[in-house]
Amino acid sequence: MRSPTELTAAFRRQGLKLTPQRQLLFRLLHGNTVHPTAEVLHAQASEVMPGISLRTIYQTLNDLAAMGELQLVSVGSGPSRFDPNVDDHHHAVCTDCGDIVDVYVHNLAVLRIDGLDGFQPETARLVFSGRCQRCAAAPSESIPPNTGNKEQAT
Amino acid sequence: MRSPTELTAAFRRQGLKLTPQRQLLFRLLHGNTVHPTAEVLHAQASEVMPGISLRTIYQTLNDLAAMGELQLVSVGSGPSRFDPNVDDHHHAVCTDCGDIVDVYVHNLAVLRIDGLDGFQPETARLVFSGRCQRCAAAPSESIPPNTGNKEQAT
DNA sequence: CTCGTATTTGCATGAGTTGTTAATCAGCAA
DNA sequence: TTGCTGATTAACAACTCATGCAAATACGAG
Repeated sequence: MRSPTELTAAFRRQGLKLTPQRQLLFRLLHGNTVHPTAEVLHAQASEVMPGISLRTIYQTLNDLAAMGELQLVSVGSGPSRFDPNVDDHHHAVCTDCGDIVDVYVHNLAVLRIDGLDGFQPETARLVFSGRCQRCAAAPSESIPPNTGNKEQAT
Repeated sequence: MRSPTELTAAFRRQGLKLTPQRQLLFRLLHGNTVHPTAEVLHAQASEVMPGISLRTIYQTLNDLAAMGELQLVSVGSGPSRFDPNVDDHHHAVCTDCGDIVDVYVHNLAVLRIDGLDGFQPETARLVFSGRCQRCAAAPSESIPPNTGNKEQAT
């Protein structure tokens, strides 16, 4: 995702209006690596701008996704998560705490695949499951699940 | 997934009861390669056993999944789909008709991955998107989306 | 500043799935 | 075969996540 400033210009160029709600979301998302849910972003936005509607969060997230500034990440069940990193990358999901990290795969094309049988793949999404560094170190189950909230155990 | 007969024995061994509803689902699922949704299975089951509850379908599917006889396949949005193929395999989803086919990847371990940074992956799910053979041949958009229903265009 | 239009809000609705409970039924023993 | 007991079913409510809608509001061009 581009910077709040660049997005401001991009929105204007598209004839979209620049509301404080949108600008706040630009800031909350820029450089965000925790793959937050709409709910989490709403909670964070509400701290700064009480009364902001969850509906507006969804709307803006969808707008950004439609503009290619955001990637929707769905890992099994649970709410969609949003990734401002739109590089060609994949994800690893911690089965303990739910954290998602971006991973980069350099040689996907080398895979030997059977069963495509005429199917012409255009994109590939790879999701790893396992334990993140923090949870692998911890005894077990000691860290509650997480949906992209920024306040981590301190 | 094992055969209806084997599942019958397995269920009894676990102290689970053998109802006609379950046996019907065993039969509907065995060898099923279309990755049906619960709704689709309910529709098919209803033809044979009118009045069967969608709740029962979900319950039995979850039981089978918990026993490792069934794999839940979630490809982005939409309802969960169920795969009686529990081999180590992956999926390709047609962006036109929604069909899902099983694919086998032989050398996943050869991938060069960056960013794991302490994350210890245990499983990997790979989902290809593209057009299936039928849709790639067809003009375009001429085949309506499909969620695992068995009656295909003839 | 004023106006037109996009946007925000709040609520209702929708899809998909699970919780609850009374009635029913399979499995088992006598 | 009969009766017991606990699992299962069916029906309905509830729940989560997300979108549709209409009225009120606010952006931003002029």
